[in-house]
Formats: sequence, C-alpha cells, structure tokens
Amino acid sequence: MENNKQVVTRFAPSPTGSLHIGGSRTALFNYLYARKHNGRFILRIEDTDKARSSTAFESEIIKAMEWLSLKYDEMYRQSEREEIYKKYIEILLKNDNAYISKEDTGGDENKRSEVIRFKNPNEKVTFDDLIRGEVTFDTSDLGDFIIARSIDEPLYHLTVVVDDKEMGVTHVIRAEEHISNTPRQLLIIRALGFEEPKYAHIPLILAPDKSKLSKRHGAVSTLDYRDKGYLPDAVINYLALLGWNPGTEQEIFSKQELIEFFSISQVQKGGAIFSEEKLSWINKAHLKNLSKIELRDQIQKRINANYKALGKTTEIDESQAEMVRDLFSERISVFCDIDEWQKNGELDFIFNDPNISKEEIVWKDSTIESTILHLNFIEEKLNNLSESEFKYERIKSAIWEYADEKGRGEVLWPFRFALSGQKKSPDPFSLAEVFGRDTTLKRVKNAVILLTK
RNA sequence: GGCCCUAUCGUCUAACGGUUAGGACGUAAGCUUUUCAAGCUUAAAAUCGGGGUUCGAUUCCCCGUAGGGUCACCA
Repeated sequence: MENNKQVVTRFAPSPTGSLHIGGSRTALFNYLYARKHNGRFILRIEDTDKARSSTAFESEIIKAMEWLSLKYDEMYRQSEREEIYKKYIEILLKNDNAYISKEDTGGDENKRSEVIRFKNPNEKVTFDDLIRGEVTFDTSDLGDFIIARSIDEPLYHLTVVVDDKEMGVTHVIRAEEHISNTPRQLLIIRALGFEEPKYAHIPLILAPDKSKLSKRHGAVSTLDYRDKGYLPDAVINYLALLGWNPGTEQEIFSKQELIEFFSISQVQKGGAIFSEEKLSWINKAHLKNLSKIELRDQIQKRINANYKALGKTTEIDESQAEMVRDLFSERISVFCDIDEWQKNGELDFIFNDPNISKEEIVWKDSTIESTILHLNFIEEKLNNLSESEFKYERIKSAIWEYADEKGRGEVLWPFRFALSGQKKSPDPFSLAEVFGRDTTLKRVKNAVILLTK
C-alpha cells in the first residue's frame, strides 16, 4: 500500500465563530496523529463563504491554537486559492462530470440563476472509516449536488477535495457530523481520479443533556478556558481523554506522552459529555508541575487583574503573591478559584491585619479569660524564637505540648483566629511561618488587647 | 420522516468469547485534624430490551428501543 508515504493531517475550521472546545479536540487529534507519525499538520482556513467568514474569527482560532501550542507546519486560506479550484471545476465541466444548471431562485436575490452541479453517477459508495469500520451510502439520495456558485466561487465539497489532494493530505480526521458529507466528497474524488485519503470520524462532544455542545451550555470557546485560568496542557490532557484512552490506567499526560501513546484505533465511537469537574481535577494535577516561581507569578497576575476589574488601584507585589501561594496553592484547582476568594475577602487577612471578632475568637465553651491566657503563652513562646527559627516545625513544637495539655481547640483556634480572623483558613503554624515573626507577634498582641478591652 | 452513526456505574472509560465486569471524576462514610482544604481508607453505583450463534456472551449476528448526526447556492 502507500504505507511509506508521509502522514499529512489537517484541521480545517471555517472562521465563522470562535474555536470551540470540540474543534480544539479535532485539531488536537490531527496534531497528535501527525506528530506521532513524523508527519505534517496543516491548518486550513475554510473561508469560501465570504459573507459569514471574518478575519476576527480567524485570528481567534489561531490564538486558541497557539494557546494550546498546537503548532502547525503550514497554513492556507481557501479564499486565496480560487485559481486552483477553478482549474478543477473546468476539468469536471470538460469531462462531463459537472454541468451548469439553470435554477429557479424562487425570487431570492442571494441565489444565482446559474450554478454548477456535480453529475451524480448514482452509485453506492463505501469507505473504511478508521474508527467505525465500513460505512456505505447510496448516493442516489443525494441528487446532482451543487459544487460551485460559479466558476470563481467554489463551495465546500469541491474545495475540500481539491485541497486535500493538493496538500497531500493522507488522513482526514474530523468530527462525526461530516460522516454524511464523505460520500459526496468521495464521488468528486473518483471523478477527478484522486487517491482516496483515509477517514476517521471522531465522536461529538456533548453537553450534560446529551445534546450537541453549544453556547447556551456556558463556556464552549477554547479561549474561555484560558481566561478562567486553566493550564493549556491540562485542557489538552482532558480533551485527549474525552473519546480516547491509552489502554492503561494512566490519566495524567504531558503533550509528549500523548504524542507517544496516541492511537486512532483507541478512539471511542460514541459521543462524550464534557465534564468541567474532571477537567478541573486534571488541571489541579498539572498545577503541581508548575515551578514555585511560575505559580507565584500566575497568582500575582490573577489577583492584580481582579483588583483592576473591580476598579481598585490596589496591587500586590511578588512577596505578597508568594504568601498567597504558600498558603493557598493546595486549594487551587483552577486559577479562577482565586476570583471567588478575593471577591469574598477571604484573602484580605494576608495583606492587612484582620478585624477580629471578640465572640468568634473564643473556642466553643471556652472563656475570654482563658483565651487571653493561651494567647499570652503563645506570644511568650514565639517571642523566644528568632526570625530565622520562625519555621513551621519550630513554631509547632514550641506550642504543641501546651495545646495538647489545655485542649488543642482551646489553644490553637484562638491562635489561628488571631492570625487570620477567619473561621476557615490554613493552620496557624503555616500562617505564622508565612507571616514571619513580627507580623505574627503583632497580630497575637492585637488579639489580646482586643480581648482585654 | 429518509439516510447514517452510536449504546458498560450519574459522568469519562477498561475488559478485543471465559474477570468477584476493572480504573478515574463526582457522591457518601471513616481516619487524620483547632477550622477549612488537602491526604489516606472504604462504600454505593453499570453491561438498554428481546431473540439467536456458542459449552459459555459486555464482547459476534438479527430485531426492537433510545440518543445523536445529516438532509443548503454553510462548512
């Protein structure tokens, strides 16, 4: 067969909307297949419909692919290739495989009175889909379909066939909705005497109600996920797993691993519901691969952007971002989690001394008097630690025995509350370490003063 | 409606004729814990229905059923 031919795949979106998550997965599968087989991956903008295509959408598609770093080797625009299509339309016309047809426009001024139709041989067409096996259509149902508005205005089925041939595309990996387009394209391919590419129709991505994913289901644009703060590698990882499986129990993959393990034969036939919960879990796993510096920078960027969006001039610096990271990195699944905390003021205690509630700082049935006693003990113990000794373990061992004796909640709750002013927060030892000696002692003293009043 | 595709826990999926039907997300419980997370352990949870084929069907075939795609001078 043609096994030694170089693999060429393509992603062929029409710039009539932003790149949605399903399109990204199609692009990904084409990308992975090409890379795996040392082939070429082509981006082809299918913008023959001038009325609906826009360069704004085109650049959005490109931006999304860049974000996911789905690098293509070549890029084409169909709007720049009309001469090529014209040549083939003429061949089809000359060989009597197509003809100019007089149309009844029904008074529609957008419709042409003359169009070019393909002369359908009305035969059964069978192709071997890499995912579904043999698929057969009776093309006599299709009639003499239109392949061009005029000799200079080709339509989808014609341009796809011509481009795939001209670009040497060997594998057409596209969404399931194109399955019924395949017989039409095969008819044109046969009329032109082209070699047939291999087809792989991948299943659709579904919304929770099993309908086709669309705008009304929330975020569907790929760039929405960038804006929410998902990591591109996590999105790729999740998308790959939606409809494909490695045959092992591994779930977290780098892009390199995906290229290594990807295989069309392991692609699922049925549609899959998109689950943001699982995406979020995968994102969290990928977050662990980020360096501490990257993590800090991302957090700083996110927080400052949020302040700006809220119309505040406040900004946090690197060391403040480091504090947030050290205290909260374990709790972040997606960077947009920070938005919520920030909105609820759950992060404020890191940057400013908290306002402490006199009622809430007292543990359960305890009293103000004993709370003061405990805080004084803590202050005294911590006072004995130098700045460089102010580490989690040292702080803990300075207080633990006492807390154990008096009741951990009795001692640790007020300690933590003095530092955070929050009913929920990281543990007091982490807080103390991150805040450092001065801030910690100051906040403990403040709490005592408040309680003494 | 015609044509085509699909069908395993709620969800993503494994099992390519023989398994106590496995894993993950989510859910619940327990452990841990000053709180909240995290972490660890455990549990509940599935082969759409009916016929075949076979010693034996999740797996192969047929018929239903359900869901989806497509039927443009869009792609």
